Amino acid sequence: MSRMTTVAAHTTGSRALAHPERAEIRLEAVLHALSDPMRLAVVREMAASQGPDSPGLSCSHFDLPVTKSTSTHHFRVLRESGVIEQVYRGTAKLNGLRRGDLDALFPGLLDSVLDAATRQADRLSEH
Amino acid sequence: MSRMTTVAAHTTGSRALAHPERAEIRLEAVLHALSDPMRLAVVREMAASQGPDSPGLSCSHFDLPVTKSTSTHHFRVLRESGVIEQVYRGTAKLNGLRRGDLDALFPGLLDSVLDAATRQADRLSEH
DNA sequence: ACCGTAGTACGGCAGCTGTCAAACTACGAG
DNA sequence: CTCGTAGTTTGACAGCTGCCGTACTACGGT
Repeated sequence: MSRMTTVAAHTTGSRALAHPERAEIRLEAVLHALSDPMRLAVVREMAASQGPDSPGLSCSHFDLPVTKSTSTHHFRVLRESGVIEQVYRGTAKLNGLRRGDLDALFPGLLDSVLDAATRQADRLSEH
Repeated sequence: MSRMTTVAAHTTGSRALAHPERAEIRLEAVLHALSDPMRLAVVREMAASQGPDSPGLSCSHFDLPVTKSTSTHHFRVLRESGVIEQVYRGTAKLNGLRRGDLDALFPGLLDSVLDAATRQADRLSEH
């Protein structure tokens, strides 16, 4: 019941990750995904490195203070909630915010959250 | 270690609930509070019954499909995260969104979330 | 074909979450 | 004062969360 990893998926060096369709994205799941400090930080960094209008995927590299398995876990939560998309490029992974989908479903939400996160970071750092 | 309920707090019919100061409100906690369907529904109803510019507290009554203890729990999460404020008026409780504080800390966030929730509700209902 | 590197899967664990039922406290009305 | 109603507290319980370590898979280079 667990010997199916090698079976399919060899589309010329691009394993496919399961992403929710735009219509399947749920606000509660998005908010939940963003409510973890680590994940919020990842999303902030992604937004910063991608600029305001996304070219889609960027190849940013994240150095999180957790083990690889924990990273995988957080990225999975972000992906399954519809906040980010991920594709493989060889041995690395390309990450990208799903700005288009999020802005279409929930206009202004992502920007508000990112702005709020920046404000809070500023507020807390000028202690 | 648990016989202190009757001790203090009898300020003329207004037990005081612990609320975070504005400066103590954390974005992550707010997002987490809003990421539960039940709590998001409560906040939506509160926002609707209070109108866009809040007169402070409104006396709305909520009929949640859970027991009283579960309600208490959800209202506590909302209060402790800084999303709502509560005061007693006799036997009932006055609830109110902390619009002022939230808008000051995270401009646009609450409105984006409320708007997103409305859009999602509309989208899901026209199935 | 063989390594090394990058990521995933699995199992485990402490802690938190949403829920309930039952016992309790607080206020208002009679 | 006594009762009923509104809300809180406590304890319980299943399920999820964040975290880790180990074992595994996949790709690229040599």
